[in-house]
Amino acid sequence: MSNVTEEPREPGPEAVARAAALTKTAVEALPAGRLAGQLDLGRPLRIKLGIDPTAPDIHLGHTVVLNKLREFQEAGHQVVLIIGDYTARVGDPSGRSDQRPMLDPEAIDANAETFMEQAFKILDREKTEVRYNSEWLKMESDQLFSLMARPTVARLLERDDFQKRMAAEEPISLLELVYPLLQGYDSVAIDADVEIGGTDQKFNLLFGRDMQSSFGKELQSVMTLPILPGIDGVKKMSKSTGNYIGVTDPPEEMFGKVMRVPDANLKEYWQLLLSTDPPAGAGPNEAKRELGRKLVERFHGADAVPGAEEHFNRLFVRHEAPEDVEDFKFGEDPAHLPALVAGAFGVSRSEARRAIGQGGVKLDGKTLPAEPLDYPAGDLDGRVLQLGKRRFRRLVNGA
RNA sequence: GGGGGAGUGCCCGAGUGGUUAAAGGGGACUGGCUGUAAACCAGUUGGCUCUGCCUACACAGGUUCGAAUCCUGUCUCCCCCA
Repeated sequence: MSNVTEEPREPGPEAVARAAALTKTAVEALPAGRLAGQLDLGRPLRIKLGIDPTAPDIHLGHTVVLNKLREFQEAGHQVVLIIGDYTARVGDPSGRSDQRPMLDPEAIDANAETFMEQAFKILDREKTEVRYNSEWLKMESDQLFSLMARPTVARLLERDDFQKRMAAEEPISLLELVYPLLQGYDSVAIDADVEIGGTDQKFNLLFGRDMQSSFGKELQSVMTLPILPGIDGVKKMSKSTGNYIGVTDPPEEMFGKVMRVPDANLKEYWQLLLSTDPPAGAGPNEAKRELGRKLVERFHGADAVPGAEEHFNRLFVRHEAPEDVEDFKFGEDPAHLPALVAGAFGVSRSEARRAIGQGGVKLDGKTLPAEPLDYPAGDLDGRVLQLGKRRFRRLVNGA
């Protein structure tokens, strides 16, 4: 079909080269060749990224796309960051095998706030247009109907995740079905030239083109980027699965989490987060350390690096207690160990008993035997109680 | 509107009157090995005043010597037909 939005002429070699550079780390850029044509127009493009603030923190997974935006920004294009305060209420079905809980507006607003702050650790604040999609999605129903009039249900159901859910006889809410319309309308509202997202967003991104088309707008091109796996190396990094590294994680934690990433995912991490390969010749341990250093430096500054690494060495290489151990005041004399452990670490007494029985409780680094359970308070005062490998409390006799 | 199916421990999932705190798997935790990687081995995984007691199989009530298992009602969910 002849399309008015297609570029009138072949893009010049210079534009083609720039497009190639920008799509280097992308999985797909569609339609093929379109970006080069857009770049050839000689004007700043409007680059859209939508983020639904369903959790309060940005993690490294988000930074993959944010880094790409930054690249566009540095190339002189206009980045439009859409905070999906409205779509967050609907819930994006992408890659989900179950329904998302609906979030209440207050939580969303709070999340949106921190989200933006954190996004500017990567994006240039001055050059970013931030929009909340409630601005245009809080619409009258006739307007909503006009949105819903175009697409067909069959078209919406094409997507993979829905197919799977239907096959498994799992529910799909109407809201989820409509989600792509809303995201697509974002593109209409801000006149997006390019929309970026993870590969799991492909359907939504492409659907944005359908929406633009039905509103007689120029069609955006879309770019999908690889999904960063979580530190379990298996599932997509996300807050809800707990396999994430948050950009606001303290340096020690950030470094420690990086060290826990499976070797198999190391190369991927380097490529997606630093856009390079791990240093040649470096073993996995060193490559991981270097990754940790670079990330801590990026989000906390170079000053934070030595401390973070030393903390790691101390705890996990030398198996020593951390420098600053939180105090736990206890009052009983003699102190009953299960009660002490339960109180100090917030576990149940049964759990504490089990841990003691399994040799998981240490005092000043020495494993405590299962036998005596009561200790004179004086013998414990000031000493460090340890549960497992990484939980520590300094005992303080508060009686 | 009609018909069918389902709700079990963190998750999935077995269990259809007693030996079931509830198989199995996943996850998680502890110990071993180690590079806090992976793989592997062993153990643990409701609570407590712990050789015993209490609470648990959607919720409420009932039958029974005894129920997650049977009955009644309530709630929630899924599928099909219309």
